[in-house]
Parts: sequence; C-alpha cells; structure tokens
Amino acid sequence: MPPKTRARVSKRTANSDDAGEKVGGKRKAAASESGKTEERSEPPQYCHWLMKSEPESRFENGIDVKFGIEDLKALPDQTGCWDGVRNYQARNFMRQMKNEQLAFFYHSNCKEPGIAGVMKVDVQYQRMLKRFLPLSELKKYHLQHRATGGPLKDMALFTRARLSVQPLTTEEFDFVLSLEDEEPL
DNA sequence: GCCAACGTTGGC
DNA sequence: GCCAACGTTGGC
Repeated sequence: MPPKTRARVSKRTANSDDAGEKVGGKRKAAASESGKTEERSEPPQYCHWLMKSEPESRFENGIDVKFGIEDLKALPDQTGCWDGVRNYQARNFMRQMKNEQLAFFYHSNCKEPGIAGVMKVDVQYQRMLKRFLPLSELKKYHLQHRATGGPLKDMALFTRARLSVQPLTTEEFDFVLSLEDEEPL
C-alpha cells in the first residue's frame, strides 16, 4: 500500500469498523442504508464518478486529512488509495467501480470547492481540468438545467449533497468535461 | 464558526 | 420498524 493517503477521512468513534473492506462483519445491519435503493434490485451500472476530498489541512484526532489532487499527483506513480469512506452508500458505490473508470476529483471543505481534475478509480492521477470548475458554477448549471431539463438537472452533487462518493451518468460526465472549454458562467 | 441538511443510532 | 436524538458533512 502506497504511503498514507487519506481522503475524506473522518473517524467515527462508535462503530468505527473499517472503512473499506469487510462489511461482512457488520453487526446490526446498520439500520439505514445497507443497500436500500442503490444496488438492491438492479444496479444501474455507472461508469463515471465524483469523489470528494479535502485539499486543505484539517486535523482529526491528530491526523491531517489533507489530500488534494496535487497530493495524489505527487505520490509515486501518481497513484494512491482512497480510504476513510464510511458511509454505506459511498462504500457500495466504490464496490461497483471498475479499474480504469474515470472519476472527477472534487475539492471539498475548502476555500473554493469544486472539481479540480480527473483520476482513474484505481486512484491514479490523470490530469487537471483546463480550468477549475467551482461548485458555484456547477450549481448555476444545475439550477438552470432543473428548469430547462439539461444534463445536470439530477446531478448527485446537488441532489445527494453529503455523499462523498457519487456516480455520474455519461451525460453528466461529458457535460461537466465540456465546461473546461467554456468561459466561466 | 455557524448551522442546515441529513445520515446513524438506539430505545421503544 | 418507527422516530427522536445525536453526530457529521460541508457550504457559507
């Protein structure tokens, strides 16, 4: 395992379980979201993702959770691991991922939240976007599209606000990518 | 630093 | 299996 790379870490005291591997030992079935809607009956088979991470220093139980896209890029082979995800839906999405699929690297809880670049889901840096896409701009498109029926009308970033690992449809992914060639809205 | 939104826990 | 209390996320 590569150096200690953390993303979106947050220690939970209660049920700190494992954050990534065995859900097999999950006692109590975690009341809520073992799998309710997301992958129960027919997994919609996503192939694009958005993953949130914090690019600014923040200490949690004495550990700095800072992990921005530049930190990924700086690792050997520009490759790291993505730990610290505890939310069941987020973890379930991670299990659906296939190596080589692409994910947006989203900077959260920072001065300027937004999408910074692209990585493969086996956590390998791909590239920076030609321009940073601020949350505020994405939100404008989202609102606009909600009214007019555009590609970002249901984007999980806005409809599932606190989910740190989320799927994108191909339409959403392509539209967001197309924004790097546009003037800021 | 505030706090709204919302996920999780646990008593019933 | 409901739901109130609690804890966390994350934008602002």
